[in-house]
Amino acid sequence: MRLTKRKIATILRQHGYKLTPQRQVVIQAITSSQDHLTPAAIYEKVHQDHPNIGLVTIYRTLEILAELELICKLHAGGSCRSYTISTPQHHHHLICSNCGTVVDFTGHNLSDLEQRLSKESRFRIDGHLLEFIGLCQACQKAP
Amino acid sequence: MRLTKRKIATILRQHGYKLTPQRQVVIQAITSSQDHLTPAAIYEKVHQDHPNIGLVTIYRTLEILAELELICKLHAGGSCRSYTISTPQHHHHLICSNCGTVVDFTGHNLSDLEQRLSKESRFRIDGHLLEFIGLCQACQKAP
DNA sequence: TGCTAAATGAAAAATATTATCATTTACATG
DNA sequence: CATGTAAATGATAATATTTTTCATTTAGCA
Repeated sequence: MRLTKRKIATILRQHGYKLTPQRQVVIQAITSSQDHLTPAAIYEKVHQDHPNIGLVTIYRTLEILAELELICKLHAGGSCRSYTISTPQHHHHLICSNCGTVVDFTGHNLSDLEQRLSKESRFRIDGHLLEFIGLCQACQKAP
Repeated sequence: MRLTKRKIATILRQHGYKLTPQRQVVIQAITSSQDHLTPAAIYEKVHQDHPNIGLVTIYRTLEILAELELICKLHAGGSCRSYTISTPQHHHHLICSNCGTVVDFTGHNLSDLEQRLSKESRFRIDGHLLEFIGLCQACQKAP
């Protein structure tokens, strides 16, 4: 289950961040989209109804949301700085290279591999990045 | 086994690209490094001995090498546009977040997961991105 | 050796991101 | 509910990154 606007608002406040109208608008823009969005795309989306919200505010809001892990950064698609709304549990992403739709998936456990790698390489492993890229059902039909 | 300078040169030529001295220098810079390097870092490395090679040439060379899959782009580290030399077979990366050292690993097969995902999501899956991030042995001792 | 398409370098243009700072505002406190 | 204050905003400038343009040079084939 994805994070709701309300839930995000609560977490922001819990961490001492103010819930400004601008932030609410940015959060709304992200939660209401199936895609992953770049800062510029969010700015455009937001700018239509709220022409006085600046791009800088988008960047600052995204930085906070990412820090609190309320949004995730995606890489396998086009931009390396596009974001999608997060889910509370650990998950990975499946991204449509055509329309940008993101599907979350869970249930794949990398810890066996992580342990093997850690032993072989003597690294202390802190995290990982796993994304699949492909074409969603709709985009397969109409490319 | 990593690609050698000579091997890369051959592949370049096979694809109709000229083997210019500048390209040789860039390739040398990448193959001689354990790290992953940003365009700017490669430029600096190269610029010491070859002050007349421009940054634009670095960008252009990287683009070609990436297109031919002779180098790989890494994401989990700092920059999303840093490159490391590739290996002929399919592999993934383990990256030290401190010094940038990259360890290739193979042998983990994602095709089971890929098939499951494909069935569940009805995506046609074309590729994936898997990187682990952590601290190498040396950096664990002296952080 | 000469020809030609491809590559280079320099400079500028286009994009993307971050810093600065005066002004405004959310919200905790009384 | 009014108010003080730290935090947030917007405008602007600064910085960083990447791409274009174009005149000149050059790798490598004929």
